[in-house]
Amino acid sequence: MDQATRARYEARARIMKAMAHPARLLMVDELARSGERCVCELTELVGSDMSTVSRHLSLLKNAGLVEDEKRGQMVFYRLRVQCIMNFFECIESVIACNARSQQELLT
Amino acid sequence: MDQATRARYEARARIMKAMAHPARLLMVDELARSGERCVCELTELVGSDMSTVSRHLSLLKNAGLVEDEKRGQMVFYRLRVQCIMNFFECIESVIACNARSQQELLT
DNA sequence: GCAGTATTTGGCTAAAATTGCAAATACACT
DNA sequence: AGTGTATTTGCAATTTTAGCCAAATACTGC
Repeated sequence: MDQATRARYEARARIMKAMAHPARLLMVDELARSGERCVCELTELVGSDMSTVSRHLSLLKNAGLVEDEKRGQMVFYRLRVQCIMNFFECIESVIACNARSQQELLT
Repeated sequence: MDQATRARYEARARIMKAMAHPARLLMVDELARSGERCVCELTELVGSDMSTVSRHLSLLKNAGLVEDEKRGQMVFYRLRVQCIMNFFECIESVIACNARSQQELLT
């Protein structure tokens, strides 16, 4: 496999990885619904230390999934790409499929 | 936030995480195209040790993304959920968006 | 400038993920 | 049973990620 192809999959994986965490997924979901949220609101939502949430956010930003804007002393984050929400539907179908298989194992 | 909601995001994250690796993404893509592949074919494609590839595959299987079938001495893997391919389009748009932003920084 | 609030960053520790090698397992063929 | 091929698993080393606390930074209003 050539170098360019390999690089493409690494880039894709970086973006997937940025979302592959419950707290980050939760925040992405919240931003998709609400449009934008400041760090303090997201901190309350997630329930971890603000420094932890801030790190999660900078990771998302680094991946290009969100953008931030400082207004006053607060920093607001919002989604940069809308299509992300399409993921959830598919993920849910995987979960549902897994649940069905679990059921079958019990019978 | 209630316990059930938290659990849901953890389940989602587990599935995202299963895909968040270049080699696994590559294999998922290959399986989406080809229908099914044995471990040896995927090993050649990925270019890592077969034991490593086998571990990646069992991880994908554990997440419910692929299923396997043993025929003779070979084990064939195939995608369990088709919608996964929709992801790539969105991921690519993120990458393209990032590239555009990079460009703007240079001007 | 000082006190107070919002956010990020440095430093550290603990946990999880990744990988290859060697050994074990499973099957096919003789 | 014995050899050869395909795959998985045990193990150990390394790297990455996650989390918190404390300190630094940035801004507001007095």
